[in-house]
Order: sequence, then structure tokens, then C-alpha cells
Amino acid sequence: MDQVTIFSEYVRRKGLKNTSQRMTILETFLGSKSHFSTEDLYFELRKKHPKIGYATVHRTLKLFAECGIASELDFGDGQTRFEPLDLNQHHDHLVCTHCGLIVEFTEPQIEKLQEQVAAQYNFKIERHRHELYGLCANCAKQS
Amino acid sequence: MDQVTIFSEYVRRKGLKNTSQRMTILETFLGSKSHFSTEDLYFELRKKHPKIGYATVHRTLKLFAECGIASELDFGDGQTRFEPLDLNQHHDHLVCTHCGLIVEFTEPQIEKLQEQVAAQYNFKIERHRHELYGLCANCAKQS
DNA sequence: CTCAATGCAAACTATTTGCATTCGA
DNA sequence: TCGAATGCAAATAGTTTGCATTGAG
Repeated sequence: MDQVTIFSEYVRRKGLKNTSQRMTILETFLGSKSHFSTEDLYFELRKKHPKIGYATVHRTLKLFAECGIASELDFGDGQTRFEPLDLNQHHDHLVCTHCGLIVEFTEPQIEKLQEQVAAQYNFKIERHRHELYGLCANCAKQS
Repeated sequence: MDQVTIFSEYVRRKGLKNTSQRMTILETFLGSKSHFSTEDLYFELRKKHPKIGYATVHRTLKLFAECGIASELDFGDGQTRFEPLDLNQHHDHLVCTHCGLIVEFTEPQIEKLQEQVAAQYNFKIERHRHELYGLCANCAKQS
């Protein structure tokens, strides 16, 4: 089931409405590079849909997160970012503190060890955040 | 070298001043439970030092982070938290999403795997953030 | 038709800053 | 003495909300 379908069904199930703005935002959201902030997406959208409001973008992204097709990221720079969430493929992030480059990584062994840690403390994990901050290859070279 | 010494030397080296407020904040910071927000510490301090200002607490905590005796935490609840940093003993956090309980954990194998991931992408890691969110034993029981 | 969604502006919250005054070295 | 630190109030920045109007079902 793709993200558009998930969203449409969520909207219908909750008695919400499937507006043209929401569809526009969803398309742009899925089509853009990942890891953008609300503001980024807002300005991207404004290029083709000048009348769309910031609050609508914000509320729609929240809605995406709510229905499970987006996840919220916070890299500690004061901006909430979003990325399309593929349920089958969890990943974490490397963030370059110099140029802002974001790289995704997966490491099943870390996931497994996390489970063990949680079990050890009797925690029932719902989600986690794992980010590695540092210099990417390019920035390390230059400095 | 203990944290008070580290701080004092940092202050001297930078030509800053060792005020009574800073000493008071440092003592309270080291003596309190960990993982509090600026606001928490501010109100704690107000009990005994009613004239201290929020901005002073804020700036002093930043200074602690700067000189390496505190680390800033962000558990995504909109509040920056701080904890005394023991240089020899890095740890990450389990956070209960229901009651707010925070538990520290260390897992050397995860640290090692992180290094490998970073190496694989040619990143030079400066720091990382690893948090597991879920229900603690107590809260899981009740729900 | 009805009620959710939109767009605008205003409210909010945590954080940060400007500045006159105080105080440590 | 002199510049750093303080405390207050105001500014900032990202996020969220209220409300009159619009529009989907």
C-alpha cells in the first residue's frame, strides 16, 4: 500500500476531508528531497501554489506524521524536519555539522543491541533516535 | 580533576570571572538530580537565591557545556536539559514517554558499531545522540 | 447544507540578547 | 579602575492556535 493510499484511507476513516491543498502538499512532500523543514517545504510549495498558507503546510505535515507516512526529525538546529516514512525500511542519520549533509544508515546489529538494552531495563520501546554528528568526508578534507 | 576545578581553570584561562552566582549555580547543578531543564534549575536555585536571574542561569549552563562539564540533552519535549558530564563515562538514555523517567545506559558494542558506520561513510564523528523512547516497566504494567 | 479545512494574523514558548548597573580581579 | 557579569525586560524564532471564510462530502 503506497503512501497516497495510506493517507487517503486515514482521512476517510477519520471523517476528514481530502482537499486539493493536502494532495498538493503530499505530492511535493513525496517528490522532494528528504529531511526538509516545514519552512523549506512551504517555500518549495509557494513556487507553484502561492496562496497556500504556512499553517496549512504545518498542519498537513503533522497529519502525515500522525497517519504514519512521515516521521519528524530533530537534528538540534531548532528546525523540525520531516521525511517520508517507509515502514519496511527504518534508518538513522549521519549529520555533517559543517555543511549540513544528511546521510541515512541502517545497522541491524545496533537495532538488535538496542532491543537488548531495553529488555534489560524492562522498557517497551516505541521509537528511538540515533544520530551521529560530525564532519563528512568533504568537510573533513577542507579543514 | 573534578568539575569545579575544570570550570575554575576554564574561567581563568579565558579571562572570565568567578562570581558567587556561578559558584552557586555550579554547586546546585552538581548536587541536583540530573536531566533538568534550565527552568527546573532556575526554580530550584530561586528557593535559596531569590535574586538570581533566568538569563544568568541560562548563560552559566551554556558556559558549563562550553567548558566540557555539562552536556545538553534534547528529548524532543521542547525543553533543553542538562546533565553533569563525566568525561570518562559516556552514556545514552532511555526515556519513558508516559512518566518521563530517564534511565542511563551504556553499550560499548553499540559505540563500536557506530564507529564502523561512520568509517564506512568517511564521517569523522564529533558526538552522537542515541535515545530509546517507550514505556518503563511501571507504566507498561499500568496500561 | 454541514462541518472540516484554509489562510491570515496573533499567541505562545523556550531561548537569546541589549543595556544600565554591579562587582570581581 | 575596567571590563566582565548580572538582572531585567524586550526581542527572536519556530511552532501553534483563533477565527472568519471557503469548500468537500
